[in-house]
Amino acid sequence: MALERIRTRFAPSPTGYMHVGNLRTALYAFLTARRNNGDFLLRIEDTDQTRQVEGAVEIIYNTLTETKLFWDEGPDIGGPYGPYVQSERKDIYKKYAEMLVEKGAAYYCFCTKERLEEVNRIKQLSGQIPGYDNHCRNLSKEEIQAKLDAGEPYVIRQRIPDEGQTYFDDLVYGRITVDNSTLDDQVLLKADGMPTYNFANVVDDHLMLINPVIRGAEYLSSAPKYNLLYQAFGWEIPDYVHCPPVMRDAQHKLSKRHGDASYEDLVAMGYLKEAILNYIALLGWSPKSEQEKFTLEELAQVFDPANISKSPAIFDIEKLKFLNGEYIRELSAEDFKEKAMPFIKKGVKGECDFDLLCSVLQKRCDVLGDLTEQVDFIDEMPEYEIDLYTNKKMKTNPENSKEMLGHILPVLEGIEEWTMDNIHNKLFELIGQLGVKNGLVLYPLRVAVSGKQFTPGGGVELAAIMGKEKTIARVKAAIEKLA
RNA sequence: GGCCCGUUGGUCAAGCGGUUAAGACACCGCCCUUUCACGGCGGUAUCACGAGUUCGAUUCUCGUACGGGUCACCA
Repeated sequence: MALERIRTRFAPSPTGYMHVGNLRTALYAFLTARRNNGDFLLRIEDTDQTRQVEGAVEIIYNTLTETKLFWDEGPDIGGPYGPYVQSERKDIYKKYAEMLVEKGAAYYCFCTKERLEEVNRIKQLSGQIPGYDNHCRNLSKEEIQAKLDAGEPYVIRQRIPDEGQTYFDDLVYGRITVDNSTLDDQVLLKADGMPTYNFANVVDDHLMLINPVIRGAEYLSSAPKYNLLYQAFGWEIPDYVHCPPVMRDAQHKLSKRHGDASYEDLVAMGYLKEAILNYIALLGWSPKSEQEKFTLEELAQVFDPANISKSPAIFDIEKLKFLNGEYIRELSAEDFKEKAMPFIKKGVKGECDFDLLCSVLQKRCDVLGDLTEQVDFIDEMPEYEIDLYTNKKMKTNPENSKEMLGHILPVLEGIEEWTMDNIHNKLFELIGQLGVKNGLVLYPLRVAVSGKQFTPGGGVELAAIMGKEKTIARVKAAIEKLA
């Protein structure tokens, strides 16, 4: 590996859904390539003709592009080792499968689906492990030719030695050894002429000069069979990096079926792409340092697949939230407004000082999607109970709140230029004149204009955001309500 | 069930024979403060279990338990 150029690939099958674990695998492959100034390729694994999903490839392109996981070779941009879509490489697989037959490492199998099912049914009934019974393994040349000539459908199976052991080395898991007797004569080429994943992968990774091979840990137990294939071809075996799954909880993988959020869902909820990527990078991998916030470039500097952990990691939305909040707070006011407005607009149809609103919101926002609820009092005054005016810490209650609002009203009415500074100064003048604590005046104002206990910003900010007319109307309404 | 893999606080995790077992999220408390938040400070909480090996095990070995993966003409 040391002498070769590092080339990694992301090879998703187009299922129409980019889940977080998938994205992470793509990220790790991308980072490994970048770290070593190598190449990162995209290959579409669409050999299952029965599971084609409309628009699925676009989702892959979009996700990778949005997250800046740019590929150096791929279906859309081509490259020296194309095509990069497996269904377009059908002839290649056939050629290599036949080569294996000639070498004696694979054989034609004419078993029908019905027979296979029957074999497994019987095996199961007698308590045996399911698997192919090697029925066609030793067909004579003549028998095979006759069936071929008769146009019988066939598959090509890998001939796996009955005895001995096979091992492979994984950068994460170390050396893994299995008995060949536990391995099945798996299908390499299907009856429709398409390769299985297990075969196409080996052929393509070799032809595309992929090393290391980075993929999910679900392939860990089939990796020995791949090595047998590489050996049969006389090809060099790549290094492997198997990534443990991303879990929803201790028992379940993240899955679409259980309604777990995909990358796109997270974006729609108001998580920033950079934060998502940063978070998933840390899910099952850790840097040697204590740094937690990373840009893609920084990750590309330090990423080492050897630091990927062996055990599954549970996806913790709370931590993502925290990280997302950190990224949000780092945004410039302009960027924040641009990203936040779609969510704010869902809650505020009317007018207000959006710049000011955004500035108070930015400090109080972990997920953009939460913004809608935070601003829901601006258009319409919500219903509220008057005991909301009772606040122990502020020393307020409905009685003194009514009194304070009585003082506040004329002050607000007297403000010519409705700016936050002016509102602030006039109100603090009033506080000085009355000789009371800030909260005694400001808390009632806040409740009066928002009807909520928790708001983005205090009374002064809210007044400034909503404008003079609306503020005064609400203060008047509050005084009446308290009467 | 066979085979493979895994197991440090609630979560992500550092650790790689001798440590007061890092750090982060969450949680709790205090400070700041016109609420909430932000920010600052502090706190609670972890080596699955049992045998070995060793002067000494979270670190090594073996069992047990628990969890995951895989046993398709799906990837």
